[in-house]
Amino acid sequence: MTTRTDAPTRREQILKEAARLFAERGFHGVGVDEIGAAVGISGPGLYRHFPGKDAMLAELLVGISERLLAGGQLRVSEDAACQDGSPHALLDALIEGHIDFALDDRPLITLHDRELDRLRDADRKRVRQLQRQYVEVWVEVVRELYPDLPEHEARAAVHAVFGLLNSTPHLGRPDAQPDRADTAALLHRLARGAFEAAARP
Amino acid sequence: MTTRTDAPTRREQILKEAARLFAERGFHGVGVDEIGAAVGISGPGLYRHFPGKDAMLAELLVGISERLLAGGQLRVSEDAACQDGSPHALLDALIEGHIDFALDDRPLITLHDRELDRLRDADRKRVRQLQRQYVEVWVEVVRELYPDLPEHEARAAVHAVFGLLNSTPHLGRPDAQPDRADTAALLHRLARGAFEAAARP
DNA sequence: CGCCGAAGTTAACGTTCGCTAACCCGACTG
DNA sequence: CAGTCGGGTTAGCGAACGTTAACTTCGGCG
Repeated sequence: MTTRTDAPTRREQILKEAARLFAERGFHGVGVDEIGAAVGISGPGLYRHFPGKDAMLAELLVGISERLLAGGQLRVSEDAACQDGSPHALLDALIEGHIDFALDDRPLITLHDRELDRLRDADRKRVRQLQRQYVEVWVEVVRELYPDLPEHEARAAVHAVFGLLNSTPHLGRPDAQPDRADTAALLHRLARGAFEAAARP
Repeated sequence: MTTRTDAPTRREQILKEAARLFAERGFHGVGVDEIGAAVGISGPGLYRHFPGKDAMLAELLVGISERLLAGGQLRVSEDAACQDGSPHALLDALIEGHIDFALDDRPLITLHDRELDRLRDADRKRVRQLQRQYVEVWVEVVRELYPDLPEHEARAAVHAVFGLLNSTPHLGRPDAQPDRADTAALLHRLARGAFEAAARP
């Protein structure tokens, strides 16, 4: 785990605020003036950092998808390298990683499946391909763990569990939440239980 | 079950097409001219049926929420009236009903948690209250079935299972789907498995 | 010191959007 | 047969939006 200590660049500030605003009110529901105001500059000043509003959304969505996929692939390779690597532990690691992401980057999770269609064709294809690969990582692990589960059911179950894990934005404001660890543990149990039930006849 | 045989009114046509378009491209991403074109009339003709674009979204969201809640309450009362009513069977009935809704009205499911913030204050409060009541119906049944599950965990689990069941829009185009009954059965198993796992330590 | 480029500003343009106004037409109905 | 009214049309208004242009400010550097 690498931790940043230096201050965020202006670009990063803008991306963070844009993500929050897009998640709250939708891509078309937010004006560039609002995004600018959120970082203390005004409207057109954003164009010193991004070629346009679309580019902000594109960078956000591509970034999310890349990070999710990279995280998943990393855990798979770690499991393969470990001598006692088991599909059971690996699925737990995937679930844990996805939960971390869902709890830490709620606005991005929201955008991820909500504003995809607002992208230019090239970017949308890119994001969709990354998402597909990420799903495939999960499907392979699930099928190794539950060999009797047909592939299309495994894929549907993975999508459904993503919906389950990504439900965190609906869980009330993050400050009023009981405890992050408790929430994570509950979500983990729910996801595991769902997969187990999928494999049962 | 009451089935309609008469032709849909123009109002209903408009609502159906508006739901589809809002779900595809977002509330702000669809113009009134497009909605009109989708039902064969042009733009401002819509104002003979609705006072404004907002009103269409409001009627859609309030309608969904009311139907979901009414369906849930109906199943609870049916279970109470039945002599062999059990919380086990009741939870299954709730799950089944929600799955029917998710599979039959995909665009509405999408709108339901995506465009809520685009409503006028009064309508948004109304929808939120209905949603809260619907969640509460589920929470009560879940807690009766799993008395050891703390209330806040039951509520979080219900939200998460909603996310799971509402994942159907991500399951590829409906025509390419294997079989509706199979999908429903799988989703049902996943939801049951999640609740069971929530109750396990 | 003089210059330059990064990072802002305000003004303004062209487009799009929701909505209203004014008009039209055809089906009932007294 | 005239009147009315539901349901549609087109034209156009005012506001908001994304973007560009022109100008300013300022820190770093030869």
